[in-house]
Amino acid sequence: MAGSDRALMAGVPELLLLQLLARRTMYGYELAQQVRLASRDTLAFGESVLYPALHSLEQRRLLQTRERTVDGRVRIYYELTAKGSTRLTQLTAEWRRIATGVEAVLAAGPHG
Amino acid sequence: MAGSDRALMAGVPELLLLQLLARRTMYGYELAQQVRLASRDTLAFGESVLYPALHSLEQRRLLQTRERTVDGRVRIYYELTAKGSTRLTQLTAEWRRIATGVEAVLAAGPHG
DNA sequence: TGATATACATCGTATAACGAGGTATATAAT
DNA sequence: ATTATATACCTCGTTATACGATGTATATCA
Repeated sequence: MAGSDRALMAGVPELLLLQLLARRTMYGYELAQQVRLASRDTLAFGESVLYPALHSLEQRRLLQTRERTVDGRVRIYYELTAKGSTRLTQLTAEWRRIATGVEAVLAAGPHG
Repeated sequence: MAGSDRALMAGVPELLLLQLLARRTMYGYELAQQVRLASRDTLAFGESVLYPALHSLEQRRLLQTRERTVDGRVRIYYELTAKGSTRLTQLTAEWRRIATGVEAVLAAGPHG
């Protein structure tokens, strides 16, 4: 542990990417924008987080891709697989468990 | 990213340890119990998380220690420093920001 | 011509949770 | 006496992961 606030973001990209793709198929750049929008400008992650995360998700068969060229630009659309859907359910539950626990501890003390 | 649910726990030990020690001075073993209690058995972390986290926090001067022997057993009491208190405020705000953002995204989609 | 937006990508660094394993004392049960 | 459990500390190795910096290329607008 070394005190970068970054730590609390761990796992969040995976959760949000799966969640957004559960609504509809999107491509990388679009996902980056949707993270900002859906989180009301509270969260955002750069391309060095976004693309490795998407590649990892794809490699684990939680997402599958479909390439398309629009206006001379290549877009790689990501789609949630059945496995990805299962994972989303699991990860969401895990998030809720942790968030509940953390809130319980915070509420108990000062700074409540 | 490789799909262990563990990722979402990142940063949580630091936050909870600082939070618990803001209430009162405690030693390691006691802290482990208090994490379970204060989180209503929702969260727990083992000694391989607890002790390295405490050592890191101490090294960063967010905690300071005071050794005491009770009933033939050595206990190392951890106390929040001023710097630790500042850090707690900061980390708590960071947690709330992220939690708010994640909830906003989750609420927008299915699994709402 | 230059700036900005779109659209993809990787490398390196720093860091961090956790299982497994280790040492040692006090106390309660068999 | 012996065994088991609780208390109390610790570290090593594995695995993972967010992020800044950096790179490539096209479309559009000033």
